[in-house]
Amino acid sequence: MSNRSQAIADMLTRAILDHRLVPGCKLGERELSEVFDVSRIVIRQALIRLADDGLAQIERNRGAFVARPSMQDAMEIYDALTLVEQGVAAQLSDRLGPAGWAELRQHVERQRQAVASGNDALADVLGQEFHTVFVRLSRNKVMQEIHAQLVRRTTLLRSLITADFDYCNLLDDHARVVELLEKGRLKPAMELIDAHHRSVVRGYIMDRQVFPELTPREALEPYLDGKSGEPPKPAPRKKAGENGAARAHAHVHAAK
Amino acid sequence: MSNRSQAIADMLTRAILDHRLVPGCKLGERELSEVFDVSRIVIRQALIRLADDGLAQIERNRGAFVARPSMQDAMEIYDALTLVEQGVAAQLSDRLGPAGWAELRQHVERQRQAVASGNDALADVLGQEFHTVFVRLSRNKVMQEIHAQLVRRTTLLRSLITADFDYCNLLDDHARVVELLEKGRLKPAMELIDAHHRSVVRGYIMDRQVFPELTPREALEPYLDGKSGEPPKPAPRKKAGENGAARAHAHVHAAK
DNA sequence: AACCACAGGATTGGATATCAATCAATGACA
DNA sequence: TGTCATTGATTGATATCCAATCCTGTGGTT
Repeated sequence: MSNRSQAIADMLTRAILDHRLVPGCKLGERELSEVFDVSRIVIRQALIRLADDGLAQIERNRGAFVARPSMQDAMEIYDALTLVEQGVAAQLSDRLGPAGWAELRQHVERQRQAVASGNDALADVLGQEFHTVFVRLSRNKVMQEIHAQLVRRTTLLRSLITADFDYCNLLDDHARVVELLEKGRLKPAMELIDAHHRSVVRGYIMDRQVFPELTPREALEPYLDGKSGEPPKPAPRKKAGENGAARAHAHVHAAK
Repeated sequence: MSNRSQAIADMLTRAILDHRLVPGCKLGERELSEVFDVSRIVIRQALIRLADDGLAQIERNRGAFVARPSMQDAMEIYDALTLVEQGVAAQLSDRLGPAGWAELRQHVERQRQAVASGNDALADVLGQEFHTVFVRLSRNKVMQEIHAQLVRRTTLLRSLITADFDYCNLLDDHARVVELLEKGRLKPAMELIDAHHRSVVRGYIMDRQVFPELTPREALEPYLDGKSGEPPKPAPRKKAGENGAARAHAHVHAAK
């Protein structure tokens, strides 16, 4: 029985990042209070947290909605992400010890094995984690939190775009960034990070509703039951073929 | 009659940034609800916003307190600030147009005039603003918000340290950064930004309670009355002589 | 005297009921 | 058909109440 509003904010965040709650979706206080079986006040506090995180937008006397970032927002978010990761790269190239480089190489290797063995889901998760591990090695919790927030917002963006690849799946880029940085070749590494993100934004075509709209009741059902841990559901795509999460790098290399 | 909790969060933020509410100060719900004449729930929501912003810390069943960042936190915040401003500098050196450079030069000039005419208070404000203007020229609202939050946290830090200079008052550094960047000399500019911030952190000596502790009731009194605008009160310093806000740059140049 | 245990007070976290203000949709009317 | 007013729904906010938890102070024990 701890912070209910934080727990609910976390669940809503997960649902948004899983593309189960799509941008523009109304987050009614009464409905959510029934879904989570708490009072409206707790919901309000959770929604304030989401809004502070950029994942929801609260309009006075109209209510809260899942944020619907504009194309401009998308570019700004990726610009900021690039700036942060480039800065972290510069710091790491100075300060990172052998153990850190080993962890990065090991992470890339684990993802390579996952790809080789056809475990696309695991590869996807590892690909996302790479960026987090990268920033974590800076040993700066403030930067970690800023970066994590930017990553959440990029994940939200992917609810709005058709390109069915994830920026975090570019295994080759990851490997090369680590290689370049370890050799002290900072500038090419930073340029690669920039290209890495730019290639994603270039692929953006914002057409509304890539994912099907679920009511909050339907969308949140998998999260609340027991407590946590078992059914992390991905969302089914609406159009444009495959699963979307898996098989990513191929497209990107073509896009370059 | 708009968002009361946001308005209250803003007032609390101002009070903290003015060093009227010092780190560790208890922010009791009942007391604040009486001060602002609102219900406890509105106060809770405001405190959640402050906590999300890193200015307050909420401990379960104990209440909210003005955040008391550690030395480690201080270094991380300045590291992050350096990273952000260096990144923005790199972007500006590529993309900023003549009008932008003119605005920066003009801002430095205005501050120079303020210093020359002995208007230390204005010079201080302009010195703080420089960094904000700098980041605003990146035309990236996401970066602006991240930067603003980091600046707020550095301002909070200054409640805890004895060095009575403000990092934002280094007029010479500002002028030189603009000059170097405009000439395309990115690397020296970035190193200067780094030195700029490092010189501040080096001067940090964290001894508790640089500013006198006021009760929230006393601290907030100047903010709530009419509406806004007239009495932005600085806080009186506890020890170490002068006002603290004024006459800054002299010390810093000595410190280098 | 020092130390531990327990009880009481105070504060937070949360629920519920209620009211006012505002937005949106509906329907009446020209 | 177009415009305006009414109505319904939702949010913003309040007051009151209750449970859980923490802090403190008291008192007993060693």
